[in-house]
Amino acid sequence: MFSKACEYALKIMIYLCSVEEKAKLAGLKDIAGAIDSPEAFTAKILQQLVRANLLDSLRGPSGGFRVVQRPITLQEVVVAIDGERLVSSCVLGLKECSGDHPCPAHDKFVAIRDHLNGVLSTTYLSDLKGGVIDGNRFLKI
Amino acid sequence: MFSKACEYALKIMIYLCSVEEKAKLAGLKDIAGAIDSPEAFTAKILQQLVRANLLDSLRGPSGGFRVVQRPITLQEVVVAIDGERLVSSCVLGLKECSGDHPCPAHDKFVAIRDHLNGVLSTTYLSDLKGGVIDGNRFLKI
DNA sequence: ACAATAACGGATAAAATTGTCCTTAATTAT
DNA sequence: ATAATTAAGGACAATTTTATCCGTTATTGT
Repeated sequence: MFSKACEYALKIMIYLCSVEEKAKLAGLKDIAGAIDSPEAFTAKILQQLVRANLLDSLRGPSGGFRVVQRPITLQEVVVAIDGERLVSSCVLGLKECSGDHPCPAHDKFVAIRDHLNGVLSTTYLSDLKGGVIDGNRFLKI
Repeated sequence: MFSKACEYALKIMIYLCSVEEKAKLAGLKDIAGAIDSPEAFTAKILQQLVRANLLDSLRGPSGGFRVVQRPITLQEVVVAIDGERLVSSCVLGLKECSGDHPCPAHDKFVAIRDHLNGVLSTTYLSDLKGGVIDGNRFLKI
């Protein structure tokens, strides 16, 4: 469904949301530790999220990353990393597929895509952080 | 959502279902032409589908491929090429995620996965071939 | 039997994704 | 000021996925 990079990105964002109340900033090592991801690769994804204006970063001692101060949907994260494909392309990869000019599978999957887009666009990171803070939801293993 | 190979596989299966009534067997070139896919790569996917017992093949002149004589669901095709991942793994890639031990995104995505599995497991190739035969559904471009 | 045809299967190549390493730039605390 | 810290960014490496090539095997029609 999502690329590995996107899975990491979602975990990063959920994690940063869940800790932003406790500490000001989280560093790369904290983050990679919290979500059990390879540090160097995680750094690249963090860069993408900063460029996409989903995270703020600060360098130097006591630097790190922080979620920008506005509500962020899962869709924004997914699109920032994986692009529009999952959210809008034909499941058979046909460029010209549409309601007017549908591929054989179109009708069957349009409902699934709408369902997926609905969840992605109406679920905010703040909706998911709760369980992590309480400790009954997890981000690794 | 699906890998490229899986997209091709679905198109192959739908195509073969839509022509099986007209001709006995379709050859690699016919198939690759019908779905606009690279021939050599398509051959590899056809092999996988034969090994998965979704297709029968015959060599020699007038040889080719044919869908086995039983109803086949989209799920069988997807699992044959992409494995169980899409159908059963956690969207965040967490091995231990389950209803009892859910990741933060679990609840939001379990419904989508069920929806997807429902469509995949209850949609048969025969449900999709109609439009292609009539010519108002397409498999390339 | 023989030549032509078409799938099979192994090896290889190209591209994309995932992952690592190392230097630089910015910031902080001493 | 200086040293320590941390993100930024470029280059590179490994792996996976996608794609190609070519010789082999089975089958058919002549």
